[in-house]
Amino acid sequence: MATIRDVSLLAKVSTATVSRVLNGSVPVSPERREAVMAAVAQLDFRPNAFARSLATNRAHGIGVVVSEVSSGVYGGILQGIESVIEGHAMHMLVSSGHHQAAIERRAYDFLRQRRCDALILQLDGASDDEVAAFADTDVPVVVVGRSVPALPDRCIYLDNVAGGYLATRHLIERGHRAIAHVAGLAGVADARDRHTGYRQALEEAGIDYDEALVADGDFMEDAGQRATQSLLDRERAFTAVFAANDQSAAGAMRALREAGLIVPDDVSVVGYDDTLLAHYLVPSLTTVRQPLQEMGQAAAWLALARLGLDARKEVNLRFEPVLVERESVAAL
Amino acid sequence: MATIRDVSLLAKVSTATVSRVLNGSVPVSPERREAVMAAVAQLDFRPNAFARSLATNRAHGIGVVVSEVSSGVYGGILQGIESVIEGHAMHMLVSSGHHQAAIERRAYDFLRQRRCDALILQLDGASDDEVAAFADTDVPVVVVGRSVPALPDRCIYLDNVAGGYLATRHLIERGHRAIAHVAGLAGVADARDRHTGYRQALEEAGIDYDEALVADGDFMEDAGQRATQSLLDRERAFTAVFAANDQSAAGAMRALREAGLIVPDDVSVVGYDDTLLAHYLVPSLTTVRQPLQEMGQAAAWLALARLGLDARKEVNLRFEPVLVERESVAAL
DNA sequence: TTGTAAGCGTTATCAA
DNA sequence: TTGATAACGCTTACAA
Repeated sequence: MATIRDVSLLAKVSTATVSRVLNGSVPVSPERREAVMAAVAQLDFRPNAFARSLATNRAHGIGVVVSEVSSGVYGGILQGIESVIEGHAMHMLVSSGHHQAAIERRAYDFLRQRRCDALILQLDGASDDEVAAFADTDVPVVVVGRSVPALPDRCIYLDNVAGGYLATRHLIERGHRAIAHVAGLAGVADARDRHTGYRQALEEAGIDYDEALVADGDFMEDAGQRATQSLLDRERAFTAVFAANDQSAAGAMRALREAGLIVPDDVSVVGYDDTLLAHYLVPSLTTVRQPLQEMGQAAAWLALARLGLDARKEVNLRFEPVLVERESVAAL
Repeated sequence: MATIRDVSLLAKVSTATVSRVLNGSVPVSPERREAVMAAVAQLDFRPNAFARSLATNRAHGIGVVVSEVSSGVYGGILQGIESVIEGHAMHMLVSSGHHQAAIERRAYDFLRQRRCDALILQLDGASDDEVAAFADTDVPVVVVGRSVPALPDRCIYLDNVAGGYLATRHLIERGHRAIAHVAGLAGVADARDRHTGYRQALEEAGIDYDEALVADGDFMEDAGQRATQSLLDRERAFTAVFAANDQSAAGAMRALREAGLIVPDDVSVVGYDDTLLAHYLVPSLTTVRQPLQEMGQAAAWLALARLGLDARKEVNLRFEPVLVERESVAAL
């Protein structure tokens, strides 16, 4: 592959001049510019990105760690990031964390060594302290999908407490008072926050919190089904279920159907995430939407801002969940 | 950030020796190795990937172009690729093609310039000739999700004709003879192939091909619904529909439901892709599965093989679709 | 406006 | 087994 030297020889100029016309940094006379362009075209010259990065100390790339590259939930974040950086001639180095701290660390180390200009991390295996440690370097780090107290100005997150509250209040407004909750994976912040929002809404409405109406899940459909099953087996009657995510909700609906109950006539169901499946379930699922693409974009903007590349005056850090009403909730 | 020079100074050895212990290429005396390791640890030294790549001409990265990073269909490919390259200390540079030739070209050029060790392309905007042109370079190129005749030994693809055949034959075996087809986007190879398979199965069963039973879609739900609507409006009765993908099938089911028809009692439906939604539709959708993760893995193996890195004796190029039976088909 | 030449941080060649 | 040192291909002072 042709080098800048080849181009300079062919165009009968110095390599410096070639570099100048390529980067448009310094004025170059029309004739030489012309000659350089011609040579570049003729040789199909493409500057070596490594040499360039070595000389400039700029990678033109941002590293991204996401829990699963192939997931309806996290894919939206990637898409958001990509949509903003592609306008800045940046690329994306992506790696999966698989929800495990050890793998997340590996991915992080890897990306660090690649000398990315910035890192965007969506981690849910690592502890807050670990995330804070990751962020404690010279390369700009942005955290997405989570709020780490030690990093107040570079976390892009959704208020999951508000989300849980929103879902529950929606049910309360429809007249429900005996509202069950299929919780997410114990120990995960998102699960905890949604549960907290659930309690807040109950409390606000003067409804006593009843542990017997809460069953543990793990964000997967099967656990959602089992949890709902166990809820049905208990003595407490309920007219609605708030599930920690859409998949759990799908499991809940399955359990209800198998118990001969009709959604929403007998029991209403609300999910969380607004993944594709919420739209396809029958009845379609009322759920809480996370604006993932927007969050990905915000993360990218924040990263670019820290690189002095995109001076967007104000980037939104905290995103609000939105209730998406479909067919799975009935008024009492 | 510390450089190899800093390490060599601290360890009182030459940079060459540092390089040697780091790469394990050449024997180094225990004492010096010890000293180097200590210095590396003390300085938290991480070799500069650019300098290394410049010197070795190896990027340790493979570029991937995929239609949409956030998609149930293509995400599986990314995951497959990642799962094999992460064992080779390689990373993934990903870019979306958005189904458009111009954007695909941009993504390709971008990745080329980044000097990736290899490229894996899943393109559906570019023509066969364009894809062949992309592959005509010194860097190894693997095409996934499509068979380009000019590149017989580096395309990882699914036999879509077989898939269309499989779906249709399944319906024929259940006693259906009046089988409608909601086609995919006109001009897209996948759509064409599935349609061909549909015709083959009919022919084999001695059923005349009837144009009035075929309606154009575009792989999206709405078009699937409209197509099925138009099918219902025609004079031809049918007892089954084979849709070019799951989303079209969802649209078809919607149209049928709105027409007061029960799936599968009145009309059976078969989809294609086995995306998450096939599982969640009610009734759940019988569909044709594409082993996307396996295809991604195969693509990565092929790329590594071309780099002399993973001498897997034989990589499977042609994948067979699998029929996944669920609840949307009834025997006549 | 242009060219010369010194980096950038590695690896690899060649002697020793 | 080790150390000098010349690449690798680009950018960027510094001079002209």
